[in-house]
Amino acid sequence: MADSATSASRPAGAPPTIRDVAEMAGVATSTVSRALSNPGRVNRVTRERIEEAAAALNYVPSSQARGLSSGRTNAIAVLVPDVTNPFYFDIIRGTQNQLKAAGYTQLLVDTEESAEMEADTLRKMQRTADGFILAASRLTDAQLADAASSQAIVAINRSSANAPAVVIDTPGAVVQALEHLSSLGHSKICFVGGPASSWSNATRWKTFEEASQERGLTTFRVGPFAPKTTSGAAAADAAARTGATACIVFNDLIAIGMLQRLRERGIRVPEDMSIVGCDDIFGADFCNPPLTTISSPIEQAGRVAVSMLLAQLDPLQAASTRRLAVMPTHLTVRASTGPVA
Amino acid sequence: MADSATSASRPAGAPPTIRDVAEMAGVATSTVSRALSNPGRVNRVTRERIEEAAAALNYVPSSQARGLSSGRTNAIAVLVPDVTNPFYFDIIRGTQNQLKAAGYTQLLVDTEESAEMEADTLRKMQRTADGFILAASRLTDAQLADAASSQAIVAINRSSANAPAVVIDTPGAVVQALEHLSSLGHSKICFVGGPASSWSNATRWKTFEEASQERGLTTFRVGPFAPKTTSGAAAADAAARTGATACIVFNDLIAIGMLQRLRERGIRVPEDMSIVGCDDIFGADFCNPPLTTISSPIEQAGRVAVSMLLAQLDPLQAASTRRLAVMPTHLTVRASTGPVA
DNA sequence: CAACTTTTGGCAATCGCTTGCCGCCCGGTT
DNA sequence: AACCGGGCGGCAAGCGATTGCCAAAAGTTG
Repeated sequence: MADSATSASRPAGAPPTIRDVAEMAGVATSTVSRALSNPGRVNRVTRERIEEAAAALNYVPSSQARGLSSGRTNAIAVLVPDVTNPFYFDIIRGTQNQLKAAGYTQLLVDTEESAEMEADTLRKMQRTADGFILAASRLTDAQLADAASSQAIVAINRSSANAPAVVIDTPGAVVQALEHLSSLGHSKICFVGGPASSWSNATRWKTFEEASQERGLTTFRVGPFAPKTTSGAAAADAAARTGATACIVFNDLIAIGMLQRLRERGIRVPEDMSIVGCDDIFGADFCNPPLTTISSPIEQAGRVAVSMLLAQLDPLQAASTRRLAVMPTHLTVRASTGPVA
Repeated sequence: MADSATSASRPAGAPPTIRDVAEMAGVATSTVSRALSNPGRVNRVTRERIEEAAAALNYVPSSQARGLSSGRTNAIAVLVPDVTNPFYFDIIRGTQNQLKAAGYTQLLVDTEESAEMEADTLRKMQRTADGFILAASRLTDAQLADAASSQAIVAINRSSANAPAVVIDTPGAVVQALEHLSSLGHSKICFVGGPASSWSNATRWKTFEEASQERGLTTFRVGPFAPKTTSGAAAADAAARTGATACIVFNDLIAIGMLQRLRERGIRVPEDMSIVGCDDIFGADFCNPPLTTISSPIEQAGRVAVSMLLAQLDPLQAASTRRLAVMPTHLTVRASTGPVA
């Protein structure tokens, strides 16, 4: 009863390796490897034997080792400027879902709104991740081009000829918002700006300005403000003194902050001032008053970004890959906008 | 001018390896390895030469390869039941910060409130991560013990003798909340329960019940409800028909949902019904009315969890490591609670 | 100055897996 | 009967680091 002693090698504590499986199944490690990751390459009965052995040993291949020899890591890094911001939460949720479905691991990195940190992460993780999703990248066009040339990248809300991107068509809805306000009788409208380095901010402003002009509206602009509710106070004060009767705000975070400040100051929303946010983040529907805002399929954007990235990684599809996906948006009217007094 | 041709080997596109650095610095790869990760072991001038070469080549060690030979991955997996939930957002933020500071990568996994998925992830990633942070683990005591015995683990809000944990002392503040309500004249109080499998839910209810009894209050209990705002409607309806004049709600998400529903039904908060939430998540301060809630240092809990985990990983400290950290909480009174009518 | 210690750097084995290449076995052709 | 090609497995060479062990060099000591 002692002649199956061959496998006495594995030190009890350590997880089983491919060799243990091979030994148990009576084949070479290469066969195990193939059976597990390239099933067609191996005879069915052999494969089944191997699968049984693997199951019996509770074998889990080491992603490290696999990565070392294959060159792939099966991990995607998602870089966001600020994990704190609900907008990115939704993106993270989207990428997380899709990545998991595809068997990838998500590496989450907070770049703290810093282009430098972003570039640095991109460099440091070049070997750690198979690809990168850059949410609201702060990189310059040149940096982006540079990065995209050496690794798989998809940007979200940062369009550039140099890298595949998915952009949320907030500008499209800015026009809608403007019309909404205009139809309520507003003619003096203020744009409350977000971070200066933000591409979205720039495009939103641009659209806002052009569309306003076409419609003969008077525009003001205040900012930039950091995308946090706490910036709302300053933003509200600045907007109020422009004399505008309505604001389109860079994002819901700032807008929600403004709502509070305006209430404190006795400026009624929407009677004295209408407010339109952007993004429709968590909270926009239950703040006081509920916020009229530009609803964005943020989570979906995250998912699409993952799909594009994965396609880019797949040699079969790499060529035919879309370079740009535009996500539709729409205006959601709630209680923070109303007719001009 | 042609005798430094030795290094012609590296195929332009590929990132430099330790060998390229060694070659350029004129030393063996082992020396490079040591210079970079164990500076004291190498002569200063040699080290500097190596550092220069590394910088010149823009060398980044492959974490894969490093992991393979050293056994460490420098990554920590953070498992949360639901990335969507703002509560976990704060945890993620906390862990993210602290991990980055310590030079670790964060692997974020959404276990979808499933114990099975959690156990599975733990198994699959045993080699991928050096340790795990389990936020609000759904695992049974046995599973948890099992997992903790074979890998480094810290649980958040899931205490058990079997694994190190950081728990947020919400129960402590539940008593405070009860006193607050009692002092406002409430005597019929309803506990709105969260997920049945949640340890926090169990402890909150237990404390609630005991403390109520001591104070001679009449208690009701409704639930379980999923921790989402959308559960609020059902929760509100259920709570309303108990006849209670105040609720302590499992978490802010449900509480915020209730707020909306109660308003729709014309039940005024706090005049007809007082509401106390738990967690003080993003949004609790700007919902309508602003929510009285039990404020928790969530982000800090995440940070502490990381510290404990890292200490556990460090052979020097492993022994002296704390097994339990309790984070203090306090009641934040806003506008959703008031005197009984 | 011999005998010892330290320092410092190199050699080579490993880590666990993938993959190119080779060879064996078999049934089918000519 | 000799030949062929496909299917299936094994061999062994890496992938890019780390690390135990060893030896040369440098520094100490009595």
